[in-house]
Amino acid sequence: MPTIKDVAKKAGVSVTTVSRVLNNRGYISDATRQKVHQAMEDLNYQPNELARSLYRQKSNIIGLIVPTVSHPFFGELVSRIEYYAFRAGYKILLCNSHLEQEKEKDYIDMLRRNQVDGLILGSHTLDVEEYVLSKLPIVTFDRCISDAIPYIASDNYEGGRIATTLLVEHGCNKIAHISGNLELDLLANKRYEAFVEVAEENDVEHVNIETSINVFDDTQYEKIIFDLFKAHQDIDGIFASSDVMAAYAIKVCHTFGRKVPEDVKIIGYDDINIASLMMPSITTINQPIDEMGELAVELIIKQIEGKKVPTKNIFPVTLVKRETA
Amino acid sequence: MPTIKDVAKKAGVSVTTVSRVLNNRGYISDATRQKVHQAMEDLNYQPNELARSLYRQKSNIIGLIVPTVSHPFFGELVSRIEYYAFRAGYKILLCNSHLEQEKEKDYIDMLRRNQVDGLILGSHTLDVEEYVLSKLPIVTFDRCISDAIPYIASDNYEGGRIATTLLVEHGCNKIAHISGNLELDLLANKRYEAFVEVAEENDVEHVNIETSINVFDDTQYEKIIFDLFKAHQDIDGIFASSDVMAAYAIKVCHTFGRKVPEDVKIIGYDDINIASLMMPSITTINQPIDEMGELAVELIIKQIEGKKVPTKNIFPVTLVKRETA
DNA sequence: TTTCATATGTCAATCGGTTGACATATACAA
DNA sequence: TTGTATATGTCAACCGATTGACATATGAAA
Repeated sequence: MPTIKDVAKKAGVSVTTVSRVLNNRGYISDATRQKVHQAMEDLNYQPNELARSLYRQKSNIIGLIVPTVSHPFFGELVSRIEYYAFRAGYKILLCNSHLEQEKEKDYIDMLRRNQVDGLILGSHTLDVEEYVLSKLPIVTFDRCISDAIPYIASDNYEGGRIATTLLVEHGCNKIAHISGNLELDLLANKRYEAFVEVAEENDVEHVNIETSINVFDDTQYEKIIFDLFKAHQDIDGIFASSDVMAAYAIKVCHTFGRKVPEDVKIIGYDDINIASLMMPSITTINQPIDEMGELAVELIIKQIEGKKVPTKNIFPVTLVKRETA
Repeated sequence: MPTIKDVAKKAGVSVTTVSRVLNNRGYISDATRQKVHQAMEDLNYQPNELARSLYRQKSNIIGLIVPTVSHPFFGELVSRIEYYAFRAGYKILLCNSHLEQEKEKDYIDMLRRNQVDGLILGSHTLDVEEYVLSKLPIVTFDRCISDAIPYIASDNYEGGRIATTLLVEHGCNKIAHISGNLELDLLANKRYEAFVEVAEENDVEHVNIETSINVFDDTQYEKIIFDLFKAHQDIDGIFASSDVMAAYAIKVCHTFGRKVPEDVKIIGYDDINIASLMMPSITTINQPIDEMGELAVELIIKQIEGKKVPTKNIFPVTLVKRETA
């Protein structure tokens, strides 16, 4: 790898001059600038960002922790975050925590060692102290850690109300909610709260099942939903906390010989690509993934630049009516 | 952020001693080691990897370029790659090229500036020179760039034969293949070759449609497949080059009132999670994503360590029979 | 008593690039 | 002629950690 010295030698100027060209500082004649650029091109020179970051005390790297990008919601979210980050001159160090607390802690330490400028958390097992202690700019998804740490979420409560109301309007008599693990202190739990409230307001029988802490084991989804149906054969409406869960619910309905939407109405959450791809296509609550990713990047960069940002960032949700309800 | 000097001061030893503890070099008494560790803990010290990487000329970062992690195949693959990389002490800088040549070039430059130790390419638009020129350890997926650059692929030809043969055995009379863009010099094109060969060996009428270069625009998939069906109403078998495409094919069949698998047999490729989730569940050719990800990490690390690795790494594929064929 | 393994310290160079202070030189305008 | 904006160079310090050379001190074995 050529260094700035090689460029200086090749261009017949001093290292300082090359640095001035590189950083647009001081006076440089067009001729010199040309020479330096030519030398950089000839050598295929790329400035060593490690050295620059070390000096500048800024790496332009954002650490991104998600449960796993193999889950389509996080795949889509990460894709958008990376897009906007790159556009703003930042790079993404990707971490898949698989919701393991130990691994998440290791990741945070690793990211600190690597001097990331900020942290975006689409994950959520850790206790608060850990984050606070890290003293890094942080943005979280769907989790309110403290007054000081900004978070981004969809309007979970409203989403829950809309979905449950739709089930009620469809005349469902016994509805179920499939939630993530409610022990995790997530804002997504408000979907559950709304579900219960709307059900009770309307005197509709309702049950809830929780997936366990390791939420992204697909085979587990199926089993849990299967058990739900076995225990409650008369369920005729389901509000699933993700489209993936909704898809599994459709599948399980099928194995029980129950037609969707004729016998059972199903509503998902997220509105990921596969929601429209499934057959029947999934009626769902849309989270604006692109905008949420964009804002995450914006909020983290503003914090890095020392600006104040709002703590609470709730995006409106919309009902996307398709075939399952 | 505390530095090694702060630790030294706190522990009442010299910087050299702390460094010796940190790197397990030279003689250190247990007592001193204890003191140093205590100081590091008290200060919540994390060594600055930028500085270490700069000195060591090694960043332990792997650059990973894929079209986009929002595509489930790459989401699953990236998840596995990151898993194995982290386990081996490497970090992943994630890049979504969206198959844009310009962006891919920018990414490669960026990764070089950031001193990545190696490059894993799940993407493929660039001309060869660019890679060779970068002189980095590289592993590619599904693309043979040169004799010197190792690649990983599933046995595309065999997969194509198995899939097409199955369609023929099902008695299909007119079969279609939905491929990616064949102008990209991908090994996946062998699926197409196998498709044509098996069709001709068996005297079965066959057509092919290509998706255009920007492969991951989902709305485009649907339109292309729709047009295919409009042009060839009598198609009764489809071999799609990915499960996502297969899913769209199912959907389009539905809009044309054609039943799957009764009227049209469909076979996908990849065996991503949603293949089993779809209804009907997709019969597909399994690529061992986990093993492929593991090998990618192994091959890149071996190269980083200066070891020789085999160029050609083909994984066997298996037919996963489900409901669509 | 000598010798040597153990234990720790000081010092300076290095990784690659940035920056401020300061010197010097040219050209043009006042 | 003087002053000043432009242009470039030299030099050293710095970012945080690593390392080799070398000094020094202690305790135990020979």
